[in-house]
Amino acid sequence: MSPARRRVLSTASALFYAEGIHAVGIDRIIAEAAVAKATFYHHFPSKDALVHAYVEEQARTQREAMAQVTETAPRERLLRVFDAMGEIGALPGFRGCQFINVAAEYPERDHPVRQAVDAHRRWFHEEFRSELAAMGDPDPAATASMLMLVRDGIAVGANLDDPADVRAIVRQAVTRLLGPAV
Amino acid sequence: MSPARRRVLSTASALFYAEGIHAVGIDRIIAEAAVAKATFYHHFPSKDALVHAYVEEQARTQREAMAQVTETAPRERLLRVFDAMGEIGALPGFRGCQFINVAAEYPERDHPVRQAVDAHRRWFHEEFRSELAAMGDPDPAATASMLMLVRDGIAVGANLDDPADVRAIVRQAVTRLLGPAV
DNA sequence: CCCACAATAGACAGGTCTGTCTGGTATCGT
DNA sequence: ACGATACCAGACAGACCTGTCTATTGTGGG
Repeated sequence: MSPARRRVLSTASALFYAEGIHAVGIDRIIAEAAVAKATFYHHFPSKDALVHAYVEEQARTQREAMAQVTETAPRERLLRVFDAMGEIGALPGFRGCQFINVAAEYPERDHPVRQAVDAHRRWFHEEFRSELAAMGDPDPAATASMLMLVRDGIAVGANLDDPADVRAIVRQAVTRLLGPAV
Repeated sequence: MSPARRRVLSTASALFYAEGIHAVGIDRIIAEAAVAKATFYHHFPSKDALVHAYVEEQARTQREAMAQVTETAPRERLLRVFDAMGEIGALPGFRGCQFINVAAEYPERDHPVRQAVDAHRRWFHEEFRSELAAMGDPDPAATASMLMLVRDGIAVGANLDDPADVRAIVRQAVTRLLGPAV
């Protein structure tokens, strides 16, 4: 990827996450990325295309982060993943889940940006489901949906409420949902 | 409340919820509310003031809805509340939690709009906490925070995933968090 | 060497945004 | 009857938005 394109994408990602999509204009992005306007439109045909690239990049980043959790026992791996979420939510600059926030500004379900969000959420659910299946959960798809509730709750709560409080209860919530360790 | 003001507020509420705050301009609101611009600015000194009124009205509506759940046994009352959330999430036009969506477009924590969101969330948490205390929960504040996770998860999941799926698992998730009925 | 390409700066068009202002009409309480 | 208040229509200012365009400058591969 060309340096200019990378600069645009990383600048836009930071601004979109921190301030929202509609609140950040192209002029601001190209100024902070130190890129000419023509260069921007050379790499991204429209702002929507940039937003789409932003969402795809975030999805890739999260998949890589998930792959870093190398715990082999599925139950422990799930707990580690949720612990990590609690920690990330307590970091300065945390402003909730990128995908939830983007979806709040893209109401149309069939918009490409929303479809990228959907795909990421399906991946997340499947990640949970397969671990639960490996644990021998009697209904891994349903339990995975419950873990999705908690996942989204962490992202929202750590943003809008006290992140330390959220972090402190995550493990207990997940443990109660999964049932006692066998 | 004057008819013009009520018309503006209800029109704005529908548009803000369906399409987002930044995506809806004043001109559109006054056109659909059939109100003169001067009338609008007579009732609301700025768009932010209108957004604030929108959030306050949503908070009032939710408090009233909560008061309608008249179950006396606290555990049953909580389950009824969560059932209702699942049902609302499956209604056509559901687009997630108003407060979460608004917060996604208002990054500044000390903004009056965000403070209104915070106040509503504190009320929600307290509503859970007091029921849990009445149930004899050993740590009602912590369990209330877990229910908040589920509450937010329902709002997000019913919007971004399959609402029927979310609705089907809510009761089970809450039951697992609360523990078996005594 | 030279051509294709990536990059630069910045003007420009056409639209939308919030908010102000002018000017006129109607209703209502005193 | 009259003054205050609410409401209407719509022009206007000034800023910002996305996207296009011109014109020019490096730079690396064939």
